[in-house]
This record gives sequence, C-alpha cells and structure tokens, in this order.
Amino acid sequence: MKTTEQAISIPEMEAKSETLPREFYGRETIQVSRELIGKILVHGRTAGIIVETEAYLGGDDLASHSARGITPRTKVIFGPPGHAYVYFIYGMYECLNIVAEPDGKAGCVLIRAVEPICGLETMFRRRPKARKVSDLASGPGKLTLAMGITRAHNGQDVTRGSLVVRKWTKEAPVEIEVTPRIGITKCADWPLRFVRKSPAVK
DNA sequence: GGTAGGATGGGCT
DNA sequence: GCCCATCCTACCC
Repeated sequence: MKTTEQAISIPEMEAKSETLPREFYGRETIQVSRELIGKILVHGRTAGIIVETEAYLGGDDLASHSARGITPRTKVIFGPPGHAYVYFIYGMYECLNIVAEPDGKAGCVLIRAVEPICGLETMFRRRPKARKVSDLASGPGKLTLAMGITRAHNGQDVTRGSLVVRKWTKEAPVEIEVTPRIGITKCADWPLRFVRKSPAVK
C-alpha cells in the first residue's frame, strides 16, 4: 500500500525540526525505543520518519549483542549515549542501532524501519529492486541501504554530524503498538518491539 | 495471496 | 565450525 505522507525537501524538514539532544538518549532503553517512534532519521540528502524500533537491553537480555560483555565489536553499546552502533549481519546487510543508557551501561535501540520523506530518488537508486516507497526502507537492512548508512558510521555521534536524529518542533501524538522482537530466538517473547500504528507501516 | 530456502561473511566458542 | 537483530526469489496455492 502506498504511504500517505508527502515527500519534502531537506531544508523544509530542517526548518520544522530540531536535533535531539544527548539527554534524550541517556535514559532507559525501553523509553528511548518507544520515543524514537515518530522522530526523523537524517543522513545526507535522505531522511525518514522512524516507524519501527526494538530495544536491546543490558543485563539478562541474551538476545542483545552486549550479553557476552565488552568485545571490539560491542564496546560502543557500553559507551556514551547518542552514538551509532552499526553491525554487519548475514554476510550482506548492515543494521543501525542508537546507543541508550548512561555511559558505562549497555543498551541500544535497533532502527527497523523508516518512512522515507526526503531524497526518495536517491533511495530508489540505491534500492533498485524496490517498487514502492513503502518498500524502500521497511526493514533494518533495507533502511541502511536506502539511506547509505554503513559500518563506517559505527561509533559516530548522532547529535551532530552527517547522521543525526531530529524531532518535529510541533510534534503530533503517535499511537504505538508493542510486540515481541523479530528474528531472534533468545528472549523471544519479551515485548520490546515498537511500531507506529497509524498510519500503517505497510 | 503465501512461504521455504539460499546467499554470504564476520564474530566468537 | 556454528551462529546469526536479513532480504529476495522461486514456487505454490
């Protein structure tokens, strides 16, 4: 189904929004996951509204990459909030997370889908198999491809620089559905996936 | 409309 | 050597 949102220009989007401050991220991962729904992910000429996230907690969340402690790959998750954790998966894809919780505590938010609003042509060029706008970034691997996000962004600060998250200055209330996380086997029934309910994602 | 299986390579035991 | 926080195609209703 086609999305009902209209594409706008980057300057127009920037005029109506502001960058999220680091304090937004330095809170409980579940709260950050929930509140990232409806925010705007921006990279270069492309931007999209975050419509699906998952929380990956520290402690006894065995589905989280941080569950086995600090390694070269996972050290970002234990670092200061508001930074990107980008990992390579299934030999082909990259997934974007944003680090939550205060510095020293593990927790991150997987960005699973965005609704494209800026740079649709660029996204279609990067995802030639996508037929509709709603196919461009409707999955964690798809959105990194469409928006040009790679492991080169791992550890990057998302409160400044080329990869940032913004909020609408006039924010509308969002209805959110909570479900178990997708594609995992450990802690598979934990209700840590957040999806924007209206308008529908697909 | 639906789903089963293959591609593909880094991280960690 | 095994395990993946995935996507796409082929094939089947």
